Amino acid sequence: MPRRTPKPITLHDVAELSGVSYQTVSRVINNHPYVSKDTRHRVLAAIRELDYRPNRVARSLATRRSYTLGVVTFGTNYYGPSQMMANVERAARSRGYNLTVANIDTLTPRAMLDIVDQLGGQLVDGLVLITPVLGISYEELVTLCAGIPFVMIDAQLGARIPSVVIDQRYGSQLATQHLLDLGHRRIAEIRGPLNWFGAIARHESCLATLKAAGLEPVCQYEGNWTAEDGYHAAHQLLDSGATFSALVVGNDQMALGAMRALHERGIRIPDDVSLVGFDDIPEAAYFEPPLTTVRQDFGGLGEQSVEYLVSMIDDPDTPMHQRVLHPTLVVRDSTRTLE
Amino acid sequence: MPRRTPKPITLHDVAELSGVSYQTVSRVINNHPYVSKDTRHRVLAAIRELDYRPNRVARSLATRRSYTLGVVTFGTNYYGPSQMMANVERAARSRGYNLTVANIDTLTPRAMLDIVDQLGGQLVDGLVLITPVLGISYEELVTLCAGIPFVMIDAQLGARIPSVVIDQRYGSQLATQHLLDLGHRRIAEIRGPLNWFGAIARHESCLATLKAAGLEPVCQYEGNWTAEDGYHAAHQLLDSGATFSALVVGNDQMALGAMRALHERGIRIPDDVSLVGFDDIPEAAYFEPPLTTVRQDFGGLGEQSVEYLVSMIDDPDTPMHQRVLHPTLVVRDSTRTLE
DNA sequence: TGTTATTCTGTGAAGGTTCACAGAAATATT
DNA sequence: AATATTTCTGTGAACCTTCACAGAATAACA
Repeated sequence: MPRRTPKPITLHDVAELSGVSYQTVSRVINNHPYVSKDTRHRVLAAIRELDYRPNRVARSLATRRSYTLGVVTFGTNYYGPSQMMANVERAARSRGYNLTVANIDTLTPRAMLDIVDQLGGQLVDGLVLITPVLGISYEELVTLCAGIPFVMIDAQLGARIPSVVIDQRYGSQLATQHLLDLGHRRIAEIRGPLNWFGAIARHESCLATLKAAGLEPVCQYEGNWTAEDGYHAAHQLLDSGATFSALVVGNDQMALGAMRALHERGIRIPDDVSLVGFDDIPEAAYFEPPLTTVRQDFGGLGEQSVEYLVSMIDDPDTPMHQRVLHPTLVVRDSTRTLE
Repeated sequence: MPRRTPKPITLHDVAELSGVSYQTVSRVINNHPYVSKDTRHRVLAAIRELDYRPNRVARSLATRRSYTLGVVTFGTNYYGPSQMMANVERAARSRGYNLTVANIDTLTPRAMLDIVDQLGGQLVDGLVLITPVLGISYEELVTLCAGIPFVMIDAQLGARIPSVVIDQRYGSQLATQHLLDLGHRRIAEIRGPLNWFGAIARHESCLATLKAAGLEPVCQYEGNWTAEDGYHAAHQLLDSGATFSALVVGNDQMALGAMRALHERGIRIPDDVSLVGFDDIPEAAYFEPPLTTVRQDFGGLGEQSVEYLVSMIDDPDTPMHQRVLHPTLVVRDSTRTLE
C-alpha cells in the first residue's frame, strides 16, 4: 500500500475518534497524570487504530526544545574523532536525544559559522564540538554559537572552555618514560600535525619528559596521522643519518607506517628499535609486532561530554569546567630493554 | 556576555525595526523576487543588527520539510559503515540537508521501529539505511518506515529495495580468481559473519569461483570482522591440519589478524601463503607485507544514495531501482605465484 | 489620459503541538 | 448535607514560520 502522503494524522483526528478533546490526547501521549483510566484506554486505542505519530516538529516549536544535539566534527576519517562521535551518539540516544552531525573540512570561523547557521535556529539544544585543532578562539566560539550551549571534546588541556579532555600530556609522558625506563637514550619522535591540540600535548610532554632525563629527541618529523606519512617519516628519519634506539610516534596509524619502513630497511622491532604508538586502535594488538601504545577512553569522553552538555541545557547556570580523563599505557611487544 | 536566553528574535521583531510587515521579511530571507531593493536593504540591515536567525523548526512546521535526512547505522565501529556514513553526510550537506544519525545495536524490527519512532514525525524527510545485515524483510521495512522514503546502502544484491550497493560478488570473484590465476589450488577462507549481506555475497562468490575451477575451499572459518578474530581464525585453520597455499579473507582487519597468526607460526607471506583481504582500508598498504585487497568505493555509495533519496523525496514517483557500483582489485605484496 | 500589466507589500490563516487557565465531575472532609 | 479537595477535561492562545490571497504602488502600453 503506497500510502501516498495520506494527510498526516493529528491530535485532532485522534481526539475526534476517541470522543475527547485534543488536549486530553496530548496528555495521554505525554503521560500526564489526571487522565482517567477509561479515557486513556480509549485514546490509546484510537492512536493505535489510526497509527498516529506525534509531530515532533510541532512539539519542538511549542516546547522550544528539539531534544536534538548537534555534533561538529573535524576529520571523521581519523580514528579518534570517529570513535568519539559514535560514543556521543550512544550517550545522547540513551538520554532521549537525537544527534545530528556536521563534518567540517577546514576549521575556520567562517566554516564554523556556516555550520552553526545550519544547526542553529532551535534545531539543536546544544552542540558537541569534536574539533581538536587550533583555529578558533574561545571568545570566537562563544560568539559563533550564538547562545547555544556547547561542550568541546578533546580541547586544549587547561583551556577555559566547557570541555572534556583526555590528559594526553600524561599519556605521552607514560610512553616516553616507558622508553627511558627501558634504558633508551637516543629517542626519535614522529609527531602529529601541530595544529592539533593532541599533537601539541603529546609532543610537548614527550620533550619535557626527555628533558627531565637530560635528553632531547635525536630527530623529529611532523606527520599527518596517516600510515602513509608514518612510512615516509621513518624513511626520512633514517635518511637523515641520525641513529636512534627508540621511536615515539604520535598515533598508531603512523606507527604502522613507520614499522613498515623500518622492516624495509632491515631494522628489527623491538630488537634494534623500540616503538610506541598512541590511541590503541583495535588493530594495534595485531601489528607485527604487537604495538605498545597508549589507550584512550573514547567511550568515557562521549559519555561525559553528553552528560555535561545536557546538564548545561537543563540548567544554564551549570558552572563551566573541564573534565579530565586519564589514559593508560598498554605494553606489548614493540618495546624492549636496550641491551 | 552570557546572553541568558534573551527572548528569541523573530520575524516580527525584524519587521518592526525595519518598518515592514513580517511577510516582507520572510520574502527577503527566502530570496523571493518582488521585494524592492530599498526595503531589502533595510531588512537585511535590521537582520544584521538584531542578529536574527530564522527558526528552522517553525519553518519546518510550515513547509512540512525538515531538510534533514536520517541515517540508521548498524555497527559504526566497522570501517565500511563508518565510511559510508561520513560520505552520506558530505553528500547530504552539499545538497543543503542536515544529517541525523541513529546507531542500532541489534537489527530487529523492534529496534528499527524505535528508531523510526524517534526520527519520524516530520523530523526527517528521508532515511538512509546502512544496515548491511539480515534481520528485517522488505515488507517489514516499508511498514516500519511508515511512509518515509528510504534508501538502503549495501543491501542484498538483487533485492527489490530502493538501494545502492557494491557488487561484492564481483569483488570476491576478482580476489579468488586472482589467486587461481597465480596457480593456487589449495585455498582456505576466512569469511565474515553470514548475517551480513556482504559476507554472504563474498562467501558465495568465492565458492562459486572456486567451483568453476573445479575446486572447493580446503577449510573455512566464520569471523566477526575484527583483527582479533582473524587471528584466532588463522590459528584454528592451521590447527585443523589442513594445508593451504592461499587464504581469502572477508575484510582487511581480519586479514591483519590472520597475518599476525601466520607470522607466529613461522609461515611467510606471500612465500608460503598468499592472502587477499577486502575493503582496502588506508592501512592495508602498510601491513607486513602490504595487502592485496579489493577496493570499495564508499564515496560513491554515499553520493549515489543521497542523490537517489533526495530524488525520491522531491518526486515520490521516482521508480524503485538498485544502483550497483563495482569494486576493483588492488594487487600488492601479499599474493604471489605458487611455485 | 486611461487602461492593463507588472512589481511590491500587507492581512488572515494554517501547520500541529503544548501551556495557562478555568470549568465540571468525582471524591473526601466536616 | 454542605463544603472543601482532588481528579479529570476542555477552551483559547502561543510557538514562528510560510502560503494563499488581495490590495496598493509603480511601470508599460495604447
